Amino acid sequence: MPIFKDKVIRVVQQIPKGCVTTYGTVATLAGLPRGGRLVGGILHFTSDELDLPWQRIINRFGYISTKCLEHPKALQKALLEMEGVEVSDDFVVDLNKYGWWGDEKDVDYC
DNA sequence: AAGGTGACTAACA
DNA sequence: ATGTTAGCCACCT
Repeated sequence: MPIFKDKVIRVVQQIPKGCVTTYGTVATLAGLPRGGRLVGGILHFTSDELDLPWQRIINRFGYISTKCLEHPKALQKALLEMEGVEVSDDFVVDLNKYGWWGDEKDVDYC
Protein backbone atom coordinates (compact mmCIF):
# COMPACT_ATOMS: atom_id res chain seq x y z
CA MET A 1 0.00 0.00 0.00
CA PRO A 2 1.38 3.36 -1.02
CA ILE A 3 2.14 5.83 1.68
CA PHE A 4 0.73 9.29 1.82
CA LYS A 5 3.64 10.70 -0.08
CA ASP A 6 2.97 8.49 -3.07
CA LYS A 7 -0.71 9.34 -3.02
CA VAL A 8 0.12 13.01 -2.95
CA ILE A 9 2.47 12.59 -5.87
CA ARG A 10 -0.19 10.72 -7.78
CA VAL A 11 -2.78 13.38 -7.12
CA VAL A 12 -0.40 16.12 -8.13
CA GLN A 13 0.33 14.34 -11.36
CA GLN A 14 -3.39 14.21 -12.03
CA ILE A 15 -3.75 17.95 -11.96
CA PRO A 16 -4.60 19.10 -15.47
CA LYS A 17 -2.14 21.37 -17.14
CA GLY A 18 -3.01 25.02 -16.83
CA CYS A 19 -4.80 24.50 -13.52
CA VAL A 20 -3.87 24.96 -9.90
CA THR A 21 -5.09 23.47 -6.66
CA THR A 22 -4.56 23.91 -2.97
CA TYR A 23 -2.63 21.91 -0.42
CA GLY A 24 -5.83 21.08 1.38
CA THR A 25 -7.39 19.68 -1.77
CA VAL A 26 -4.37 17.55 -2.57
CA ALA A 27 -4.25 16.36 1.01
CA THR A 28 -7.95 15.52 0.95
CA LEU A 29 -7.69 13.65 -2.33
CA ALA A 30 -4.72 11.81 -0.87
CA GLY A 31 -6.82 10.86 2.13
CA LEU A 32 -5.69 13.42 4.67
CA PRO A 33 -8.15 16.29 5.07
CA ARG A 34 -5.81 18.11 7.44
CA GLY A 35 -2.56 17.03 5.94
CA GLY A 36 -1.82 20.21 4.10
CA ARG A 37 1.49 20.52 5.84
CA LEU A 38 2.61 17.15 4.64
CA VAL A 39 1.83 18.10 1.08
CA GLY A 40 4.10 21.08 1.39
CA GLY A 41 6.80 19.15 3.13
CA ILE A 42 6.61 16.23 0.72
CA LEU A 43 6.75 18.47 -2.30
CA HIS A 44 9.68 20.26 -0.77
CA PHE A 45 11.70 17.11 -0.18
CA THR A 46 10.63 15.01 -3.14
CA SER A 47 10.16 17.63 -5.80
CA ASP A 48 13.36 16.54 -7.46
CA GLU A 49 12.62 12.83 -7.47
CA LEU A 50 10.01 13.08 -10.18
CA ASP A 51 8.76 15.67 -12.62
CA LEU A 52 6.14 16.84 -10.20
CA PRO A 53 4.21 19.95 -11.19
CA TRP A 54 4.67 21.30 -7.70
CA GLN A 55 4.06 24.78 -9.01
CA ARG A 56 0.36 23.95 -9.36
CA ILE A 57 -0.03 23.58 -5.62
CA ILE A 58 -0.61 26.73 -3.66
CA ASN A 59 -2.37 27.66 -0.46
CA ARG A 60 -6.08 28.09 -0.21
CA PHE A 61 -5.85 31.82 -0.87
CA GLY A 62 -4.36 31.13 -4.24
CA TYR A 63 -1.14 32.61 -3.00
CA ILE A 64 2.26 31.09 -3.55
CA SER A 65 3.47 30.44 -0.04
CA THR A 66 6.85 29.04 -0.87
CA LYS A 67 9.43 30.49 1.43
CA CYS A 68 12.17 28.16 0.36
CA LEU A 69 14.98 29.70 -1.62
CA GLU A 70 15.27 26.50 -3.62
CA HIS A 71 11.73 26.93 -4.82
CA PRO A 72 11.38 30.67 -5.26
CA LYS A 73 8.03 32.26 -5.88
CA ALA A 74 9.42 33.81 -9.03
CA LEU A 75 10.16 30.35 -10.38
CA GLN A 76 6.74 29.05 -9.51
CA LYS A 77 5.12 32.09 -11.03
CA ALA A 78 7.15 31.63 -14.19
CA LEU A 79 6.20 27.96 -14.41
CA LEU A 80 2.53 28.74 -13.97
CA GLU A 81 2.60 31.48 -16.55
CA MET A 82 4.41 29.11 -18.83
CA GLU A 83 1.44 26.77 -18.48
CA GLY A 84 -1.01 29.50 -19.27
CA VAL A 85 -2.00 30.40 -15.71
CA GLU A 86 -2.24 34.06 -14.94
CA VAL A 87 -0.38 35.04 -11.81
CA SER A 88 -0.65 38.50 -10.36
CA ASP A 89 2.37 40.51 -9.30
CA ASP A 90 1.62 39.45 -5.73
CA PHE A 91 2.00 35.81 -6.72
CA VAL A 92 -1.72 35.21 -6.42
CA VAL A 93 -3.71 33.00 -8.80
CA ASP A 94 -7.43 33.29 -9.42
CA LEU A 95 -8.69 30.01 -8.01
CA ASN A 96 -12.17 30.67 -9.36
CA LYS A 97 -10.72 30.55 -12.83
CA TYR A 98 -7.81 28.15 -12.65
CA GLY A 99 -8.66 26.20 -9.52
CA TRP A 100 -8.94 22.42 -10.00
CA TRP A 101 -10.84 20.44 -7.43
CA GLY A 102 -10.76 16.95 -8.89
CA ASP A 103 -13.61 16.81 -11.36
CA GLU A 104 -13.24 13.24 -12.46
CA LYS A 105 -11.19 10.13 -11.96
CA ASP A 106 -8.93 11.84 -9.52
CA VAL A 107 -9.46 9.55 -6.58
CA ASP A 108 -7.57 6.32 -6.70
CA TYR A 109 -7.63 4.10 -3.71
CA CYS A 110 -4.55 2.03 -3.06
C1' DA B 1 17.60 6.60 17.12
C1' DA B 2 14.65 10.21 18.58
C1' DG B 3 12.92 14.66 18.09
C1' DG B 4 11.70 18.68 15.56
C1' DT B 5 10.05 20.89 11.50
C1' DG B 6 7.14 21.84 7.64
C1' DA B 7 5.35 25.45 0.77
C1' DC B 8 -1.41 24.29 5.51
C1' DT B 9 -6.27 24.13 7.11
C1' DA B 10 -10.02 24.06 10.03
C1' DA B 11 -12.19 23.96 14.28
C1' DC B 12 -12.58 26.12 19.09
C1' DA B 13 -12.79 29.80 22.52
C1' DA C 1 -16.14 38.65 14.82
C1' DT C 2 -10.99 37.58 15.45
C1' DG C 3 -7.22 34.96 17.89
C1' DT C 4 -5.36 30.68 19.24
C1' DT C 5 -4.81 25.68 19.34
C1' DA C 6 -4.79 21.27 17.40
C1' DG C 7 -3.71 17.80 13.74
C1' DC C 8 -1.79 15.55 9.63
C1' DC C 9 2.81 12.10 8.78
C1' DA C 10 7.25 11.94 6.09
C1' DC C 11 11.89 13.81 5.87
C1' DC C 12 16.10 16.00 8.02
C1' DT C 13 19.51 16.90 11.79
